Amino acid sequence: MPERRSIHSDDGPITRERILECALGIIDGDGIDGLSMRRLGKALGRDPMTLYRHAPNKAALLDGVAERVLEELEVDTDDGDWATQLREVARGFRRLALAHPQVVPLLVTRPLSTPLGLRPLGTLRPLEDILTLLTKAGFTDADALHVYRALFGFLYGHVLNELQELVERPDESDDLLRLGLHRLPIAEFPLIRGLAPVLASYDGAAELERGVDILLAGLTATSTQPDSPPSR
Amino acid sequence: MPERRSIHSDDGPITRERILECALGIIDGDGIDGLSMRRLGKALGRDPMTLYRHAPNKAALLDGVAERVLEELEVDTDDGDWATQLREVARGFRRLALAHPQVVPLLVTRPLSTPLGLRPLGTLRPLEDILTLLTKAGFTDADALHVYRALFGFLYGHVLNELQELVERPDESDDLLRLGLHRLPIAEFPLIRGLAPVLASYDGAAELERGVDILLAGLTATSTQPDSPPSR
DNA sequence: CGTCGCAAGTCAACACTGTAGATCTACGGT
DNA sequence: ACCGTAGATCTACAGTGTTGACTTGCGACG
Repeated sequence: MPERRSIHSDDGPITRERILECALGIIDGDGIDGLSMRRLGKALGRDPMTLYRHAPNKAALLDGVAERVLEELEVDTDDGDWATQLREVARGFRRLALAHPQVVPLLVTRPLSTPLGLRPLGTLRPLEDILTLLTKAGFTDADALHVYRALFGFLYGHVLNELQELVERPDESDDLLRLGLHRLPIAEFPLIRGLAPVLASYDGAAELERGVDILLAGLTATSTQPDSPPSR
Repeated sequence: MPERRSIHSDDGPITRERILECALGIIDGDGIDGLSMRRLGKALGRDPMTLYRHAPNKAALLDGVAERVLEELEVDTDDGDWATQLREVARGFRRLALAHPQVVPLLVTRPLSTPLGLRPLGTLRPLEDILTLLTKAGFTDADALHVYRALFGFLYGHVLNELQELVERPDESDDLLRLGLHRLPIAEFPLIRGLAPVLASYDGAAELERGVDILLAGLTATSTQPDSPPSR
């Protein structure tokens, strides 16, 4: 009748989920560089080497974190209105990126070194879901793929753009100083400096909606596809 | 009368340019992880510590490499036809990404941790150039910024998409095997597996043109802007 | 001439990284 | 009571970025 099985604060064997959860926490807090195996082990109250029971190496762990985050993106494949459904996906993706900004580099970067078939399955779920959504709505397989590419191409770009809009000194009242733009030579970058107030008042949500508008408008205008009720 | 001033193969003091050139070479060859200060030093025939005379740390070096690559993107700010000029920029950016695929993560990722005003100046040149191009064509400052954002958002996304299309076994004839798609459970990912041939015949250039078409069409359709001769 | 400063390069050391390999521990089955 | 096994832990290695002290060569100035 052991009062306490060991010094470890928590119960039972470590699960892969707990590991990823914890890793996500560290990354959210201190960025990707803040995550080391030793630190992750310490945070879990276990020896760092334990981690290698649940993942072949650190890269796989990072893939796991990206997968975990992407799994929060839900697609309702039964909604017949594909346009608004895509809109919803766009909003969901943005929400997710803002919730875990430090993970975004992982999200957009990891697939660059992994062929499609070898990616974590959770990573491919959104693709498959959107394909079923669109084919159900009458798209060709190939057209559905093109739409997916257009949408996620735009989403990647938008999210990267929006996350770049960070400020140097959030408490400063003058826009020039707040963005650090005063360092730019006036002669070479007059326009950027002049845009300080506009840059300072960036509205990511509105920008996303505008982008989706353009995208959907462009899609319904260029290719042959099933018409849908004007969304929004 | 020293026959040879030192063992070093090349002449004179190391310049920042030579360092970046060499670093770019290593990254192009072996990826970002392949670049270490020690290796870079060895490749230059100097002690690794020499590098710190020309850059405060490794991150700055990486920024420098990204800047160097982005400087190859030229914008003709005197061309009155803004639409075709944007098209040209898009093509240039794609060309550049394909020439240095390993640098792309740097390109899209580094700005996430650096406020606009503190970025390497070369990085801001394309922005300023495009702003002058568009304002010359009659756009508002603010509208020009929006167009820039839309364009580069799309470009980032497209390039990331295209670079993801790498194959596992290039010599394999069967598309399923070549992409590694045979590993996907048929029950869960029927559509993706069915798309193997389409995925295998991805045409990045065409996809880019289509995207730019959509973008320009959307832009001329939604916002108030100076009309331009239908491009292409 | 001597000496000072400066810039470039070198060297050794520190704290830390990912991970291979061997070892230890606890538990269930025979 | 024994073994096998799965999990956890320990040790060690090669390699990382970076600090701070040290050497070397050169031009300027008194």
